[in-house]
Amino acid sequence: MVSRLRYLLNQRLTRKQTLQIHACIIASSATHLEPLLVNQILLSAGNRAGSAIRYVELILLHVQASCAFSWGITVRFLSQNGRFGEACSLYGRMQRLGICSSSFAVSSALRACARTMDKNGGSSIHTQAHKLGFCACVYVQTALLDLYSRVGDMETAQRIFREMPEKNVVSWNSTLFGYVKSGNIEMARKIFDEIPDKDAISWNSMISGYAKVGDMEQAGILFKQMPERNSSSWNAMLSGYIDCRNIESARKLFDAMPQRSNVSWITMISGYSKCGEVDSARLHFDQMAAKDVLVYNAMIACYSQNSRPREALQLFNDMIKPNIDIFPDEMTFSSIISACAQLGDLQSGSWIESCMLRLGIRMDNQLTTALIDMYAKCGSIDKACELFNELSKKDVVSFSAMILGLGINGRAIDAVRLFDEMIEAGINPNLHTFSGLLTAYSHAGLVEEGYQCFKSMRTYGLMATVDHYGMMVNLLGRAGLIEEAYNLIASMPSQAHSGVWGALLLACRMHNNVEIGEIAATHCFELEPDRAGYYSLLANIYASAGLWANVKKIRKIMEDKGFIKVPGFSWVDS
DNA sequence: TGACGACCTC
Repeated sequence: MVSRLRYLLNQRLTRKQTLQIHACIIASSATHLEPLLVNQILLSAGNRAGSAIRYVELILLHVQASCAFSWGITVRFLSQNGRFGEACSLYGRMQRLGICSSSFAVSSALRACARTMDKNGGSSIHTQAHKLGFCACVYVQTALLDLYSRVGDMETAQRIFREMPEKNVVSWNSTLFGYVKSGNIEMARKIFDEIPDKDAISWNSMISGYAKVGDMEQAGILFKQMPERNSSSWNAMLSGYIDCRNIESARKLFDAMPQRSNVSWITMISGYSKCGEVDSARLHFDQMAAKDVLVYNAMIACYSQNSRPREALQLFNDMIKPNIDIFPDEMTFSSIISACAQLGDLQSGSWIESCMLRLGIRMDNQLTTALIDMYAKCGSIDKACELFNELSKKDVVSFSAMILGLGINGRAIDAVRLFDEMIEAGINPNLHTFSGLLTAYSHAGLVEEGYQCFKSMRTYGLMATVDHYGMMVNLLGRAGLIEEAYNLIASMPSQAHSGVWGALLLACRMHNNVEIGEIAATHCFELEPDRAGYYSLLANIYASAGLWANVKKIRKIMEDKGFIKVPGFSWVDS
């Protein structure tokens, strides 16, 4: 088994081979891996990144048997490959076992804390590094600077920067990035102007800083000024346009780019996704020659976010075909689980779960949150609750998912209780949280409570969206408060969409209100002329009021539009 | 080894 492992480690790995390594390591766990081999595995994994990441977790099980060196490089390896949470917890385990640290391990662990925004974890490593005398190492200093910059503690970052005996362009850039990230564009510019020898990263950071605050003009000026543009510079401009929802300018820039990296393509795909232009996104996707896992993830997310779950699943199927050598990762599964939730079908959900198991995907809190949503929408609310209680850290997303889940399963009281718990825990609600709450009130028919909840959104600094208004119209309308619902639409700060008017029309049908029903129907016809359902609803309203002449009129329109088959022309008849 | 830029869940 061990020799087979050695052989595989010297190959350029395909997905199949990586799975074989997986199997080998599992099989070897019974016999125990020797420390030297562990080191060899780690180093070869580090050189290969990508697919090799899959078996690192299994190596961690064996790393106890090896030396301080293997611990250090494993922390570094995880940190370099975006497995920040695991890097932090491994470093913690190292500490508890009393294994000797190194500047390698310290700077890697700090980097991991910076990326996960774990300020407390980072500070305690800082204290420890100080005691061990690692703070004289320039890499550790830069990692500390990066940590405090990222978590927004610019005061400490500045102090570390000032105390650095030798400042290089990396330390300047880290400071610059800190100000950019915290949105302090004036200070960022000040630092930028002071950098003695700016490199491409300095320019790019400043450009994306302007782009992030929506100042594309300044971004453009710097972009033109900079001596040597690389593909990141173009991408910074590109995502700036996307963030301002200026897809036209993004498109022009994309077409003018001298070279397009995968980042450029992904930025365009997700840009189209945000604007709901799914087909344009797919067109770009199809044009790409070398697609990696991130490109697939972007396209799958696009389908999932734009309510096209079947196509998301289809693309996932294409992705895992044996002739395509790509590994789905945690992000792929987040989107795919969301697609299954939209389908409301547990069967595809459990198929996905078995895929995850087979591929060795580790359950993290985000994936668990996606699963909570899926189980709740498929009606398995107890399973959803179970997963929610197991979360190691609950955030606004998981709370919102659970609140919505309880709401759609008719447990309004529990939903409200959970909301209170969330506020108690100091977590700020967002627009999704209120969608969940309003859904809960709506399902329970709690009109007054729902209305109070809707009004309370302002207290949290939130502006109700059209969808929230739609939910309120639904709630009021079902309770027969048609006039109130209509007045609410009239008071909306933005234009109502067909969902809002449709909800009102449906309420008018339930409560046979001809007058407002006609108004609602007129808006629905205008907004969605080709949807037959609205015409039927109005016809039914007329019918229930005995206005047969009007019923006839609507039926005539429906015939003219081809919604109703005229006898003699029917396919079935012929 | 370190600094910029892309993909995830409600």
